[in-house]
Amino acid sequence: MKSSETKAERPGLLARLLREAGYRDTAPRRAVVRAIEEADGEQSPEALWRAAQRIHPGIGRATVYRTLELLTGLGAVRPLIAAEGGRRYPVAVGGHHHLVCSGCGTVVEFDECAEGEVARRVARRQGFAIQGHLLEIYGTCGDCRVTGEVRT
Amino acid sequence: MKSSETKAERPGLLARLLREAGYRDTAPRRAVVRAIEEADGEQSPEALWRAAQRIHPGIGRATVYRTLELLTGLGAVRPLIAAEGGRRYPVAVGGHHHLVCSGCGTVVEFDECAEGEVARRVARRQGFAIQGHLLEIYGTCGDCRVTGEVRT
DNA sequence: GTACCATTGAGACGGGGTATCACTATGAAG
DNA sequence: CTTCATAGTGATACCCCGTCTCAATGGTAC
Repeated sequence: MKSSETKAERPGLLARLLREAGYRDTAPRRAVVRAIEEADGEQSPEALWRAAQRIHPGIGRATVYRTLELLTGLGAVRPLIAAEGGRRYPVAVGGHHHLVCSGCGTVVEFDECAEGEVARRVARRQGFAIQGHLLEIYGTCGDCRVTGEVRT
Repeated sequence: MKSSETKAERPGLLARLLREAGYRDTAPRRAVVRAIEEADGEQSPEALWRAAQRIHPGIGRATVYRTLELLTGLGAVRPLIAAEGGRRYPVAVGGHHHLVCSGCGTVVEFDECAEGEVARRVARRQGFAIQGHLLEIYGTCGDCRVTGEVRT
């Protein structure tokens, strides 16, 4: 599901990253990469696997994990721990901003960010080449505050 | 190891949080909380368990995980995925800033942060009560860039 | 002090993620 | 195009982190 516009836009941003890093351009990898790009958000490895299978039937779990690992190493993806279940979620990096409720786990994304300046300065000082960043603000949403208790 | 000043300063910031949330004040919990506060940084549950055992011998794994879960629910701690091994790390929240190398996993902490303003604005708009935030900047450190390849 | 029930410790359990290995297919060379 | 070395793949066995269960313990209210 989704518009067709979003699909064609990026023929392979992540794929290109892999190529440029010297990795082979294989169908399974492209499937994983497409699954990530089309989901354009946070997905469990499980969900990405299912999505990748739709694109490239027969792909194995291991390949999905391996590809995610490669992308993590390249800084293109960032695994996090999901609120519910505690499983991990890969997040495409490049500037992600989350407002996370400690109570119910709700995640609200937002765009505003003032870190560009600071990030660049800190990175330069340490000799880092920036690839992306993640800003998470933790708090309690209105509902959870009203409810009082935060329990499960 | 560590100065004595840091220790006495917070007789129980986290412990107080637990109490105020209505949880009982038990020795095992205090041990976990102390372990976290004294480590004052990122630790694997395993490491925290060992630290807690030194404080309260006989404490079980489950209790450590349970306490970490409670603290997570209260927003006092935030689990992340460690670079090496992929295990999870609890992070005391309240404003943490990391510069993470995608290549070797090195984590450099820094203080500068310009998010106070943005965070407050976004949070207010969404009706959130801020507890803390985490800013992670991903990139490649000098060494890893020189080495060229980022592989394992 | 007594009673109720949240909390604990020990151990069983489950499942996500990884390691292994034989097979396949990419990309380079000629 | 054909050949070749080897990166990459799929299937599966395997491991271990984190969770669940349950009887015993100990906090807190009265």
